[in-house]
Formats: sequence, C-alpha cells, structure tokens
Amino acid sequence: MERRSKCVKMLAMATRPQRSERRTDALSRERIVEAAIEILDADGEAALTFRALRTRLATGSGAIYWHVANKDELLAATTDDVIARVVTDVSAGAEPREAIRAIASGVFDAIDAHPWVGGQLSREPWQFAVLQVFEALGQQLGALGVPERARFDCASALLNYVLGLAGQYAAGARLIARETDRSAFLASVAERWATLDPAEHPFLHQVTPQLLDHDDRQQFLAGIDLILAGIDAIR
Amino acid sequence: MERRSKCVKMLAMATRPQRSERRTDALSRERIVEAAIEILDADGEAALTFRALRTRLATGSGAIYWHVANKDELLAATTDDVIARVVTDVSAGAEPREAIRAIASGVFDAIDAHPWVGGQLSREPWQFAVLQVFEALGQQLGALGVPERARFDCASALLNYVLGLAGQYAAGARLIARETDRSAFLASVAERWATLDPAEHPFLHQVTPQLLDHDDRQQFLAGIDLILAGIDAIR
DNA sequence: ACCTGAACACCGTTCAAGT
DNA sequence: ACCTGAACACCGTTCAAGT
Repeated sequence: MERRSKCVKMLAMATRPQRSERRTDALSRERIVEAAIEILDADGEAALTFRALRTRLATGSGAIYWHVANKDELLAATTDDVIARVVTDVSAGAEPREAIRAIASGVFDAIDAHPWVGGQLSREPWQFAVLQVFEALGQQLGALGVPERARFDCASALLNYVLGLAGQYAAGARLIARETDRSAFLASVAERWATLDPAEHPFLHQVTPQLLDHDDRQQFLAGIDLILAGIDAIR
Repeated sequence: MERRSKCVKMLAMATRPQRSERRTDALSRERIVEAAIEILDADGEAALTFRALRTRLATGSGAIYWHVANKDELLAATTDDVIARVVTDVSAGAEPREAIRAIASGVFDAIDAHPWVGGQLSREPWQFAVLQVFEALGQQLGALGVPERARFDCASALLNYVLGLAGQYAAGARLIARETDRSAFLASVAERWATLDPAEHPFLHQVTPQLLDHDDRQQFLAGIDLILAGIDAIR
C-alpha cells in the first residue's frame, strides 16, 4: 500500500526538476486513514491529533479537513478499515457455530492487534463496522436455526458481549502501556483486590488466582460458548 | 444532601456580618462530586469541564485540584457514587437468579437515568464501581451453585455483557441528545439500514421492524436470561 | 491547610488566501 | 478543486501568591 510514498516523492523532487505530472501520492481520504492507523498503532489513541497527522502527511490541517469531516469521522473510518477485513475473512462454508466463534475471534484478534479499535467500537455502536459484525452474527444465527423472532435478541446479546470486552480490553491496553507489561498489570490489580475486606468481597478474593493466570482470548471464547449454550437452550 | 447550600451561604453573608465560624459548606471532595454529577445529568459528558465546575462552585480551578487529583479521578468518583447505591440496594434475601436480574436491572436503570455512567463504566473497567458489580454477580453465581472453577468465566461473561450495553446505551443517549427523540433516532437508524444492499445485509433488513419497536430494557434482560440459560446448561 | 486566578501547553476546527 | 497555515475558541493542569 505504498507506505513510503512520501519519501519516494521527496527523493524524486530532490533529484529531478519538478514536472507537471499528477503526483500519484496526492493527499486522499485513503492516505489520511492509513496514516491515522499508523499513529494509533504506534502511539495509541491520545497520540492521534490533527497536528501529528499534518506533520506525518506534511500538509496543513485544512487539507485534512478537505477530505475528512472531523475527528469522529476519521476514527470511524479507521475502525471500519480494520473491522471490514475481519468480517470478510470469515470463510462462508463453515458450520454456523464455528462461524460465530470465528467472527468473535476475528474481532478479538483485531482489538488485540489494535487496542484503540476496542475503544472506538464501544463508543460508537451504530457505526458501519459494528453493523457488519451484527449482520454477520445474525446471518449465522439464521443458519443455526434460531427462530426469526429470537434472532434480534440473540444477535444483540452476542454483539453487546463482544463490544463489552472490546471496551474493557482497550482500557486495559491503555493502562498496560503505562505499566511494564501485562503480568505486572494483573499483579497490581490483584494487589488492589487484596486490600479489600474479604468479608465484603469474598468472590474477588476467591478468584484472584484465576485472574493472575487466565488467558484473555480463552475467557472471551468461553463467554461466547456460554451464550451459544443459552441460545441452544431456548431453541 | 444540601443541594442549595451555596444559596444559603450567600444569603447568610448578605444579611449578617461575616463571622469566623467554620463554613459548613466549605469546598470538599463530596461537594465537587455532587456538582459534577449535576452538570453531567443536566448537560452531558461534554459539559463537564473544570471551568464549568469552578463557576458552579464559585471557586478557582486550583481549589478543585486540591481535593481531586484530575479529571479521570473525578469521573471515576461520580460513577462510583451512582453505582454504589445500585449494588447495595439489591435485597440480600432474593433467589440468586432473581438477584442477578436485579443487579443487572439496577445497572441498566442507573445508566438510563445517567447515560454518562455508561460511557464511564465501559471506559474504565477496573474502577471500583465495576468491581462492586463483579463481586455482586460472582456471589450470586456461588449461591446459584455454579462450580468454583466456572464462576470467574461466568461472572466475566455477565459483566462484559452489561458493560457492552452500558457503552452502547451511553453512545445512543449522546446521539439522541442531538436528535429530537428516541423514536426519531431509531427511525433514522432504520433509514440508514434501508439504504444497504439487501443481498449483502439480509439480517439487518429482516430485523428492522423489531429495531423500531423494541424495548431496550426488555432486550437487555433477554440477554441476561440467555446467559443464565447457558450457565444452567454447563452446570 | 486551603484557596485564587493568571498562565502554560495543548486541543479540534475554521477560513481567508493561495495555486 | 485542492491546499496552506495563521487564528479562534476552547481544553486540563500547574503554580506562585495569597489567607
């Protein structure tokens, strides 16, 4: 996708006299979204500012606003970009239950690779990216034989669960960025739990060991399976 | 809770010569949190700024920072304040399944009354308010007879679902604030769905009627029941 | 100990002016 | 049509100075 096009252009300008030919790397909505994703991946949500963007794209802020209405739209576009790949990646031939797990896993992995996507998904629920996931889940529920009346609620339950984890995971990533690593972060959470009165918080004390060595992805899929089991029960 | 204490003080100052007695309404963390909640309820998340706060409290920004570390801590405190009441309100005597529904309903109603709480819950997952909900859910799962090994995953699934809805609902409220009302908002969502290709989005087209007249609270509880049914199935 | 309020270092967004 | 970049109206936060 021509990530180095800016450098190429600058080299060309330095070695050749400028020509009137159309620059192939002219500013475009696509290039802006791409640059935004690079900033978000490298330095997190807080680092994405129009100033950072115009520096990276070597342009003025007004130029960015020519292609993108505002920051909300830009964030929605970056999220759509990442999620679109997930949903279309799910192979159409799979068995419905496996397909649902694959969709959920795909969203999980996308958030794992780009934590800022989690924050964005849970903040803007009716954006296109979320619709894509909702549609994909709903189709598979149909294939699974869930009666039409119940499909809306079931898809909604799965979607809310996925979005809930999305937000949680994104927030976790935000905190871990400040700490050293994941296990140190979990240890500090466990420490805080340990300071709570065991008489008032018996459950938290009980599950602290599980907190410390649980696998996020596995726990996420366990939740999906739980909801699928519930769907089986009402079917 | 003395909501009018500022006015009382001003009247007192106007009618009596100042006395050296300690003002009962001196600035305190509690009063700041209370004022913040009033601003959030009246005008939404975007309206809560330190400038709005210092105007309402008739003080300087530094005074607020003396009692509260920063804006994140203030937001966490407001959320804790609202959620604490929900969790302690759940009557201890209820049957576990009903208690879980009551906890979930309580969180739902709190978010319904204070949409900004939803945004905050889904953004800061390990804050105290969320721990309280997690603890309450976990305790009831124990009472329900869920084996210890599975309790962590089950509580996690319920919590993620609740937090997912929290974020979604908060975002919806943010959008509805700009539109006229809820049904106009849903109609505009349905309109957008209608523009999508029915061949690619059959599910969305199918459930549009249900979108238009669904009850948020009822749908939320249907999801809780679905997860509870799944928990029954694995028990 | 607690409060004041000016100042700092940022934001997102706009817009007259250029090509 | 597309881009520039200064300017505007905000933020959260700090801090010397007051009581």
